Amino acid sequence: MTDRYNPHAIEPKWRERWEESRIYAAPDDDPRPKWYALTMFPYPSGDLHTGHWYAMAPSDVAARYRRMLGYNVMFPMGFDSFGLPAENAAIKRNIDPKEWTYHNIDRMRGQLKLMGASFDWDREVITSDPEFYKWTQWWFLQFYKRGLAYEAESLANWCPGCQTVLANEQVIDGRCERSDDLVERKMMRQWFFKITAYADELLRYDNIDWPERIKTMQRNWIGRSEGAQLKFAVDVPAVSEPLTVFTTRPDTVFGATFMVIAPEHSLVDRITTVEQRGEIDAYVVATGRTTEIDRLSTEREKTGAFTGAYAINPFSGERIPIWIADYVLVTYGTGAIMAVPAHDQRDFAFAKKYGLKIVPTYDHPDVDTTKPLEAPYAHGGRMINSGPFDGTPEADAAAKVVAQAESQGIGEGAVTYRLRDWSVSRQRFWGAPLPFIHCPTHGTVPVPDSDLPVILPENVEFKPTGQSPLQLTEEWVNVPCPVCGEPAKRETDTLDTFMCSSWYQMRYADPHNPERPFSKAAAEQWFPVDQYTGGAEHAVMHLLYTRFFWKAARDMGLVEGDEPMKRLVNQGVILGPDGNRMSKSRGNVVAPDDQVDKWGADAFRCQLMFVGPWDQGGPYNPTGMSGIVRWLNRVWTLVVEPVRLTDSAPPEETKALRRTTHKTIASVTEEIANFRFNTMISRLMEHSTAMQKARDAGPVDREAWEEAVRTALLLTAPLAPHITEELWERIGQPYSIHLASWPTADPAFAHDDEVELVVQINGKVRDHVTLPAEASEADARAAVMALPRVAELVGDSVPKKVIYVPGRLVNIVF
RNA sequence: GCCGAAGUGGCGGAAUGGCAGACGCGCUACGUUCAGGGCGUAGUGUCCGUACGGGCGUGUGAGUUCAAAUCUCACCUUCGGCACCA
Repeated sequence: MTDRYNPHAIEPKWRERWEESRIYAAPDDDPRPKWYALTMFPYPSGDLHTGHWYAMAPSDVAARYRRMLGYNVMFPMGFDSFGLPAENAAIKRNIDPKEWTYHNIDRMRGQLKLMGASFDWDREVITSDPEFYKWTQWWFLQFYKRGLAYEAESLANWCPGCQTVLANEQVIDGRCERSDDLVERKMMRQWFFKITAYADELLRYDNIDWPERIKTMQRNWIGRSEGAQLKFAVDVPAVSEPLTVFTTRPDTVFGATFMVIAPEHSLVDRITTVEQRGEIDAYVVATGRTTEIDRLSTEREKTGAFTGAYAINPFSGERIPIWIADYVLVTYGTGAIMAVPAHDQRDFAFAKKYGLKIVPTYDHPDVDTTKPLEAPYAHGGRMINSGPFDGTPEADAAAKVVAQAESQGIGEGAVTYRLRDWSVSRQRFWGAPLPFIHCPTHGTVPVPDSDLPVILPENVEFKPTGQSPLQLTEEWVNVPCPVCGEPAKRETDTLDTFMCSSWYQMRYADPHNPERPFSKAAAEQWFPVDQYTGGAEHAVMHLLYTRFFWKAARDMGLVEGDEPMKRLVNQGVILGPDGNRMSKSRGNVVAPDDQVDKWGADAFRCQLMFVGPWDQGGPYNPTGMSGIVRWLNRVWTLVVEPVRLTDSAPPEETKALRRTTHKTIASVTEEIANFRFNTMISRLMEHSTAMQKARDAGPVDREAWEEAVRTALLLTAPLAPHITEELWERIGQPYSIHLASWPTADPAFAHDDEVELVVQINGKVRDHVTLPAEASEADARAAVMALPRVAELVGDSVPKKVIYVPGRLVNIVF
C-alpha cells in the first residue's frame, strides 16, 4: 500500500491531539504579546452551514498566522442563543425553547470542531446561560442607573388577532404570518438606550482600522444634520404649546407656506377640526399599514390630509395650514416639518397636488421668481420675499435667521440625527428578562443586583398565538416588591438579543467570573479586540451597538480606550453553486459536513478561501474542489516521496529555487496579513509547481530543498492545519507546526537579477526587453532604442516624448 | 426608494493607473502496463493570417491620461442593509 494522502486518516487524529495538548488555550498570564482574534458567534439555528465555515475558517487562518508570529492568541467561540426561532420551534413543535436551543448548540459545537479551527473552547460563552444573562441584566441596570435607559412610546407591528407584537420578518405583505390578520403599526411603551447621546463620537473612527465602506454606511446611518428648531404657534384655542419643527434650511423660513406633521404626532388628535376628523382618522389608519421603506420612497406619490388647523409662521406672520402626511416620520427630528415647496422636492410635489402656496425665498439666474415655479430649486443667490433679510447671500442666511430666532426666543440652532435611540425591550419569551418589578406603590423598581439573574421560568406553555408565556406564568410574574414587600408584578418584556452580542466579546476575557462581568485584570490582559471578523450584513446595527456599548462602559469606568475592536474585516456572502443565496427551497445548499466527509476539512477550508476574494463573497463551486485536492496531494507527494538530493547542484538552479521560496514567503505573508486568501493559495500553488520542476530537473541542493519543504508547510499551516501537522511530523520536526514560527523572507535570496520591461509605442505593446536589475534609466532608454523592432517601427521620426516607468515599461509617443 | 458594494474568457477569479485573463475548474490533443472521476506535457478570449504578426476585447455610453478593468460623470443589472431575523 502506497503512502497516499488520506485526510480521513489524519484529520481526526490531529484534532484529538490538539485538544488533549490544549495548544490553542490562551493563558491569561503569558509573556508573549496578546492578540485577541474574534469572529462573530453563530445563532444556534440547528445546523452549521457553509456560511459559518465561510466566516470562521478564514478567521481561523488569520488567528493561526498571529500565533505563528509569536502572539498569545485568544480566539474564542460561543453561541448567540436567545432569539425568535427558538420560540417558533416551541410553538410549532411543542418543545421547550431551552431544550431546542441547547440541543442545537451541542450539535453545532460538534460540527464546528470538524473545522479544525484553533478555538479556545474553555472560554465558550452561551448568551442564554443564566451565568451570562445575569450580566446582560446587570448591564441593563447600569445603563438605567446612569440615565442611559429610558421608557418611551414607539411604533411596533401589532397583530390584533394574536394580540402580540410581531418582528418585521413575521409580517408578510402587511399580514401576520401566523394568523393572516392585517398588521397595524401601534405606539407602544418600550425601553430605549440613549445611543444618540454618543452619535457624534460614533461618527469618529480615530485609531481604528475599519473598512471605508463600513464607516461610510455607519456615518450615513447616523445621518447627522445641522439646522435649527423653530417654534410655530398653533392657532387652536386648546393648544397652548408651540409646534416645534426641525429644519436644515432655516434660511428658507419665509417660504414655509404650510406645515406637515407625522400622522402619529401627539398633536394630531387635539388640532383636528370636526369637519376634517373623518378624513384624518382614515389617513392615520392607512398610514399604520404602510411600511417605513414605502413611506420614505422618493418615487411614491405624496399623500396627506388637512387637519383643518393653522399655525403662524413666526417670521412671515402668515397663517399657514397644518397637514399630516406619511412622508414625515415621527421618529425623525421633531416629527414635524415646515414645508418650503419652493426649495424642497417633496414639499413641492405635495404643494402641487393639494394646491398649496409656493413662495421662493432666493433669486436664481435660471428662474423667473415672479412666475409660478415649474420645479423647486435647492439653492439660490440672495434672499427675496424675506422681509428684513432680503438681499442676504445664501452663505450668510442660515446664521442670520437662526440668530434672530434665538434673540426672539422662537428657535435655536440644532443638530439632529437619523439614528434613533436603540429600542432594547421585546415582547417575547426567549430572551433575558428585563430586571424590573412593577409595584402599585413604588412604580418601576429595578431588581437588586443581589437578586440577579432573573431566571426565565421553565416548562411554560406556548400558545399558538405567539403571545409571550411570561405573561401567563402567574407564579413567575407575582413577586413581592423589593422596596415594600407588598405584592407586585415582574416586567414581562425581555431584552433585545443585540444586547447580548454587544458585550459578549468582553465576557470571553473572563467567561466564568461569578462576581462581575469580567475582572479588571482580564480586561487589561485582553481588551480591546485586535481583529474582528464577520459578515458585512452587520455593518450598521450590531457594529454600532457594540461600539456604543463599549463607550458607555468606558464612561462607567469599566473598560479603557474608546473602541472595542481595533481592526475589522467583513467577509461577503457565500452563495450556492448557482450563484444564489443557499436555501432549501432552491435546493442549492452545500452542507459542510458532507464536504468534510468527501474531501476532508483541509480541502474544504482551502476551497472556500480559493473561490474568490473573501470580502466579496460569491458562489461556492464544489466542482472546482478537485483543483484544491490535487494541490494538497502534490504537497503531500513533494514531502513524502523520495527526492534525489545532492550537495553539488548547479548554483544557478539552487539560487532559483531559493529565490522562489523567499519570494513566496514575501508574497504569502503580504496576502495573509491582508485577508487575501484566494491569491495566497495561488502563490502557494505556484511554489509547489516550482518545487516539482526543480525536483524533476535532477538532483536538488539538499539545503535549498529542505528549506523549500519547511517553508511550504509553514506557509500552508494556517490554511490546512491537519495535513501540514502530519507532514511536519514526518519530516522530523517537533510538535506542533502551529506553534512554530512564521518564516521571514530574506531579500538577498528573493532578489531578482534581471527585470523585463514592456516596450510600448503609442501605448501599444510592441516588444519586451530584459535588463539587469540595477540598469539605470539611461541604460533602459538606450536598450529600447537599440531594439530592431523599435528601429523598424520608429524609423526616422522623432518621438514627441518617451515615458519611462522604472521596472515596468518604456512608452515611445509620437 | 434610500445607504453601501459588485459587474472581466465556457466557469470561479487575477491584475487598483503601466503586458488583461495569474491561479484553478472545464475543454482539446498527446504521453503514461492508466481498465473507472489517476498522473504528466502542451494548448485554450475573439477575429484575420500557413506563419511572423495584426485588429478587437473587462455591463452600456461619454470623458480625463502618453497609458484606463482600474480615475470622473451618466445609465443598466445583481447583491448586502434599512432599526422586533441574527
